[in-house]
Amino acid sequence: MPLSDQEQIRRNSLEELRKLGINPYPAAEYKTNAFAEDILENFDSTKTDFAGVSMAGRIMSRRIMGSASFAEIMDSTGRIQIYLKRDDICPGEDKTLYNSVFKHLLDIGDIIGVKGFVFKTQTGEITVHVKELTLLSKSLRPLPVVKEKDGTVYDAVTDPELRYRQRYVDLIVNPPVRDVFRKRTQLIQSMRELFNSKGYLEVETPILQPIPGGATARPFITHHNTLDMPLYLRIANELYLKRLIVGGFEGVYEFAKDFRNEGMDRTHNPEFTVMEIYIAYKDYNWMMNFTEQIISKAAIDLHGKAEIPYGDKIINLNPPYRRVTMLDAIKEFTGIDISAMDEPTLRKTCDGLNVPNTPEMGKGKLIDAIFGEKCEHHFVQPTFIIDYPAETSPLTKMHRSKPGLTERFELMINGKEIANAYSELNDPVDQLERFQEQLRLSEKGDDEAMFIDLDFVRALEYGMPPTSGMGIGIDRLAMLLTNQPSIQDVLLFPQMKPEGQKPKAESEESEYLDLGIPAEWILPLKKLGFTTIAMLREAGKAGKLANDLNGFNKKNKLGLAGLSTEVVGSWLEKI
RNA sequence: CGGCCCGUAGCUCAGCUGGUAGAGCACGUGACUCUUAAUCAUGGGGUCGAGAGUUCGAUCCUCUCCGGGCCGACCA
Repeated sequence: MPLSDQEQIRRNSLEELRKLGINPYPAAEYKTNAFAEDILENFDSTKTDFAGVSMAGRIMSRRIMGSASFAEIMDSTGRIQIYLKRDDICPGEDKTLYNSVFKHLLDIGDIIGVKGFVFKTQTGEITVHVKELTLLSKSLRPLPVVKEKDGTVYDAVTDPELRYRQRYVDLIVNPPVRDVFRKRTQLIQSMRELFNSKGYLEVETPILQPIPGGATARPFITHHNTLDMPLYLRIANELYLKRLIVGGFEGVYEFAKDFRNEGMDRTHNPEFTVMEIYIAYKDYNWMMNFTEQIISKAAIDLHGKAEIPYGDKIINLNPPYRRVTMLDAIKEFTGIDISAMDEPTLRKTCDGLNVPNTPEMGKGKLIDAIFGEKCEHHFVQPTFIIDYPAETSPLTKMHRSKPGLTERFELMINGKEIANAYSELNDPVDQLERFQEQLRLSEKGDDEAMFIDLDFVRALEYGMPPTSGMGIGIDRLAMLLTNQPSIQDVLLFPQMKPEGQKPKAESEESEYLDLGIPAEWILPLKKLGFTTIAMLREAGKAGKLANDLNGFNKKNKLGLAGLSTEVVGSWLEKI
């Protein structure tokens, strides 16, 4: 890849700096004692607090006015203006540091350290008056320059492709993005704090699993060479965490990356983060209350209140949340009571409601389909949907009083599933039968049905206390709490297709000369895209090529003698 | 997987019924000691995503491909 003019200029500056004996990438620690945010919030011109600050950051703008200049540097807390005066940073005879280094060899994007004192300019802006300037890292690539005045941002970098592929640039030039990711981390800390305060244990379980259990999803498959066996990237960690409850822990939780080999869209990334927690001697009713506590605490920790904006909506995360059974929800939005229907009747009902269905779908899946199609999106304010059909809940305890249903809830917020929980099935015989039923479903063609994990059944046979477990989609909750429309906006590095490969090596000059092409025409040819002889072979008509070359000559005022079609044709013949 | 839209200078974007490209910022040079989207003067910078076709001639029209976005399908 040829360098752009701006990149070339920066590389030249780099060399100039080295010639002046300035290391553009010094090794030494640069001690700082102040951050931009702290200065801007706490500077008081009647006090002497910031008389000797040392700070470091990236140059984000420059306004040079002869022998004095203003610039802005950005550190991890934000931007602050700095003021440089030639005779202040160059007290002696030698004015090179200002005249050459600052004015010409430094650029927007370079990282510098400054020492000086804080003052307020005539226009009232808190500014660092620089006495000492140190280059800490030279930037060789021009940064997009985003300007702002009176709250209006100019030339903001909004191209999603650039923002997601080069997140570092996004983070530099779009300050709110850094805040989103700080909030994401705060969210996780808020939850961890709560769990730890209750004595629950944070654990780690395998990501490479011989059996991808605990959920219904297509896994990624990999291969271990030494064991010579397939391993799956986990789709869930549920079965491992429950083994730990069998092992005697009161409560265990994990912030886990899961991987699912499925479609990608605004709410799905192939790898995503789930918090799963399992607590002994609890049931799903207890877990609903606990979930309300988790969510409302997180909202308050991030926003100071539990009423939060999302898009054009206000979502109230103050408990208690509405609780609706799945069958009631369907009744509410379709007017149909499906509670007594058998499979054929349900299928007809689906057809009548225009809910797509296939013969492989059993009763539970049909109910799920109706709910997904007709109900789910209506639940904008937080709502627990409770009591799911057994067929789609193979790890859930049967309902204590409602036959055919399980003690399961999903928390819906803004029409999306945020959490999923149940009273865990701990009857090992029932569990094995449910796994076997899943196997039958998979033979029937349901490629999401679960594998049988016999070791998990063995663990249950030793006895697991009654337990409630819950999973929260951290990415989706982060979207909600940071008011972001896409999962890509809450993942630092969302999955993307690789960028296209850049061009192959160029042909040597001698290869052009061998064809009888005059040396002065080689550059124009390359500029027109014929960087290799092979490309020239495919150039086609000599007339067009001659025309293009003459046009290039004229446009760039090269002053070369014009080429005839015949001459160009003679080159092409020799290839 | 299907529909719609997008890809032009480092960045943000114009570009008419087809005649090989413009602006602002950024960048180079010069001026300027409190500026702030600094200002003024001046200059350089483009395989118009890639390839093929139609045409005397394509950034523009047609097709294929690549990458991205939105919507739908699939999918928790």
